[in-house]
Amino acid sequence: MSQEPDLKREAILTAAFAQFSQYGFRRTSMEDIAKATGISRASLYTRFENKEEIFRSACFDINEQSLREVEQVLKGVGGSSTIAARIEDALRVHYGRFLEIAHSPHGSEIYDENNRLCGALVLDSATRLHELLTKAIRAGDRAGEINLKASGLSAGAVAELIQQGAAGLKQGAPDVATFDKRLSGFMRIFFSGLSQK
Amino acid sequence: MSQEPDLKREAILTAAFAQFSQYGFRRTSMEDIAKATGISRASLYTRFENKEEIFRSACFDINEQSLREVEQVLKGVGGSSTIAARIEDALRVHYGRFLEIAHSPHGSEIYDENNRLCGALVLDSATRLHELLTKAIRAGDRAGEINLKASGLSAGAVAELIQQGAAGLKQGAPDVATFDKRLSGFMRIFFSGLSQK
DNA sequence: ATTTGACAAAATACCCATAAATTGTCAATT
DNA sequence: AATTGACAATTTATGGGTATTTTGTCAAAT
Repeated sequence: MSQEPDLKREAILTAAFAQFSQYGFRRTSMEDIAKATGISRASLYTRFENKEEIFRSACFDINEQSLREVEQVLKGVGGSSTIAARIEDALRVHYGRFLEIAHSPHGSEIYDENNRLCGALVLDSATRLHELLTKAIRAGDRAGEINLKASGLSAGAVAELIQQGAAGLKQGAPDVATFDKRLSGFMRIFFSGLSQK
Repeated sequence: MSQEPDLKREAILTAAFAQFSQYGFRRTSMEDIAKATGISRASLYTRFENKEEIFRSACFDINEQSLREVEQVLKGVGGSSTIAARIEDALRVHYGRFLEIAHSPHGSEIYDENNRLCGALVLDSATRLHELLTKAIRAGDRAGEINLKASGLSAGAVAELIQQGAAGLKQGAPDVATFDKRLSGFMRIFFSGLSQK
């Protein structure tokens, strides 16, 4: 039996994040969020302390959701058979989502608030992604799909390079389609290098 | 015979940029720049329109200087024999310099002003770096050091991946030494992939 | 020919006061 | 029990007035 999800809570966070994306954090009032959710402003306070907590919670959920998907994809649930393809799919899922947010009307304000209010959360998310990637790379090494030894680097160091390299591609991409295409080329070459005997 | 370099001009820009790095753009006055250069404030106006032009000129010079060095390194003047090593050195020169600036006391304000006042210059610089990298990669392909055909990508596309990947590493690096180390691992793996038959 | 001190103009920083918007709470309502 | 209208408190925006800093431009000095 699964925990019953708090639907009202999710409705609030979804509506709130839509407002934040469209009008920015500062220009979105609790009244706006309440109206967008279809409840009264006072009701918001029964579930959340204040606007900052709503923002934090929304970011938290988005991160959790993304990391859960990444974990599933890395497990091979998506159907990709090679470790390279699974990691590529995972990064596509993770960074593609954030690329969309960054390109929303007030993407840069969202980004700033995210760092201000969720600094620890951001770091934690990056750390967990790094752990997942490291695990996947180690698995790929054991399976003989890549050759860590020959690369002269640890699984963690390789994960770092992939993670930061992909982040760079995200930064430079004007849209998701371009990012996807570049990520694909990047992964092909990088994993070709990693599979050298 | 070489153009005589305008020493006073360079002295001003050097002093100005030092002030900008230390105190930020807004908090640095023309008086501060004049004092740091050792001349009167009025003299600044014989060479520069205003503070913004000083900033733009300083950024321009830094970019030019960096691109000139990159060009030299890619030509092999630095002594590196493989194309991979030359590109690695070039990126180290280029991004290492900007990493130091980004880590200066008011790095983020410098970054913002740079985008505000030198938007076109930044784009142009990235484009020129891309062109230099593309040329180097094509040369490496012709020399048989890498195998573009097998990668399925154009020289320009590969240059894009390297450039943005390195930018990602720069973003994620806490200091120059870490960046250098990661860049080294990155390039080893990436070029190993690029040299596949 | 450069460089500079000095001046007027412009921008910035404060301070106060008031108006408007937003927040957080709670008793009353459903 | 959950929701809300309405109230007091807080925060944010606005304007006006003054002091201070900074700017851009000279004519004068080196």
